[in-house]
Amino acid sequence: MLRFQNTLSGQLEEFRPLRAGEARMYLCGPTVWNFVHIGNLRSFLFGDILRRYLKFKGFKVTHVMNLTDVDDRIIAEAEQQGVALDEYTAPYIEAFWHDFDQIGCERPEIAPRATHHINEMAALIAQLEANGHAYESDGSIYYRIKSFPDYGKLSKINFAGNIVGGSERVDTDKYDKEDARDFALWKAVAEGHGASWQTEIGRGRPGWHIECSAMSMKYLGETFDIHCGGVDLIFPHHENEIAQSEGATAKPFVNYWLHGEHLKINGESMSKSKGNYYTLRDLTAQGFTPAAIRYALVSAPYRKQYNFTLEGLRGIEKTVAGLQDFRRRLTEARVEPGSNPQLRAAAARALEQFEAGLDDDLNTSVALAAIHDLTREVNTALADCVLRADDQRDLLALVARFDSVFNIFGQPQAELLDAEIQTLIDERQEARRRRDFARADEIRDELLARGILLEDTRDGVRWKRRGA
RNA sequence: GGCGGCGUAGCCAAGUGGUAAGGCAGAGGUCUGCAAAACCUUUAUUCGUCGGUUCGAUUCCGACCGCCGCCUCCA
Repeated sequence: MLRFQNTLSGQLEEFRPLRAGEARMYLCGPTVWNFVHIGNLRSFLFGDILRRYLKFKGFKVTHVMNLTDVDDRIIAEAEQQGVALDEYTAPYIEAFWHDFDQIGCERPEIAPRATHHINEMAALIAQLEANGHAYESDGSIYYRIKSFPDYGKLSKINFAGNIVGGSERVDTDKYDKEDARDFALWKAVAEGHGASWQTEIGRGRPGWHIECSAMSMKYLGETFDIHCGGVDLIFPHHENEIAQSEGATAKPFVNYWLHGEHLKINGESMSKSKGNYYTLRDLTAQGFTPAAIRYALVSAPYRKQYNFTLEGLRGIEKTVAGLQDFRRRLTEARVEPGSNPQLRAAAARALEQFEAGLDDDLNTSVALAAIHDLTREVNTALADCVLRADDQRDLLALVARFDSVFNIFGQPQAELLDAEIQTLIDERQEARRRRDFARADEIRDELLARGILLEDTRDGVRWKRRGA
């Protein structure tokens, strides 16, 4: 039984989709004006684990992840460089998908762009005006928070006792709003002040929050199952999405809100000024593999902060290499027919623990421990030559099943060595037969210098590429 | 100031009212011509500090210390 801790209720709740067997989820995607950092990546990764596990459980998944390609910063940058908005964002969109693919995420079914849904947003704003939830002021349109009594139900923010009104940080005079808390749905744009669109509600550009309401409801329906994103989006973004969507439709917007915690780096917050700001390409440039980075970012449950360190990542490189070696060893093992009841039991236990972990609000730590427990038992069986053909088949299928969620095992490589290296390996085997170990070790060292690591096994010599 | 999260071995980290998963590193061993890989054994009498509740707390409560986030614009 799959259960989530719903941010809305604060409770652990059984997942009951609106339509049996189907899960519809929305994840707040990147703002495409920069390379995403690994903190953001963790949110996307968590969404990926969620969608993969939903599929593992047999749900048909529709996953929508937006690309925010319009906001003040993007417009200002494009303006400054004298290029069109699309031209400015294109390389960042490409870079984002590159990272997304490289870290092993499945692409969402639908990845709508804000700039392609301006009319949908305008229509939603018009509906809010008709319902009395929005008002115009100086050509801009604001959401009237007073009109939505549920405002604050997600973030549980107490507006009475906090800093609002008591700080110079809120300059209410700057806006023609009825209430300092009201937020912009639509911003009037004066001629020559950057990108704007002509719509049924006038010329301007959308506020930030409206895109997610408009696009999620367009593709998933007025009520859908799961909405996720980073914790930093709870307020105001998701709170405002609820106000917009429920204000417009008078129906529940989302049934399960799931929020992923971000990262700490060496126990501190990540920031450019501290020099601990990492993007995926920063790490791969240092020789770290995407699989290890992926493992690191999902190794602690999504709702816990994860303390990312390079030292830890180095260790995880070994962990992941061990898992990948394991799959290869299992694939290549020469086995006799039959089956081993002990391994059958071990596999059943592992699957049970794996599911129990992920069923419990996606406890990835427990699920990964189940995988490690299994690999240890199977490695022992391989060493003792007690693995049989049926076990091999079933265990490979189980590993594939686990990997359909985690995507860290990699595929056994079918790479061929070039003839020269193969000749050296053959020569070394011949030398070993002659017990000319000096020559054999010489060849082994030479190959190592070329990045080929040899292993002598019962079934003959094996090689693998050595990481940088 | 308001709200929320966290503090578990050298490092990362799960977890529970009944005596501490998993990974990395370390130590010893098996295997190997030697390695590598793998496996075995071992590594927290203890879970930030101090109190309280309890037969019993790391787990509940309170205080304190430390760290992270949100409460403002922009997304």
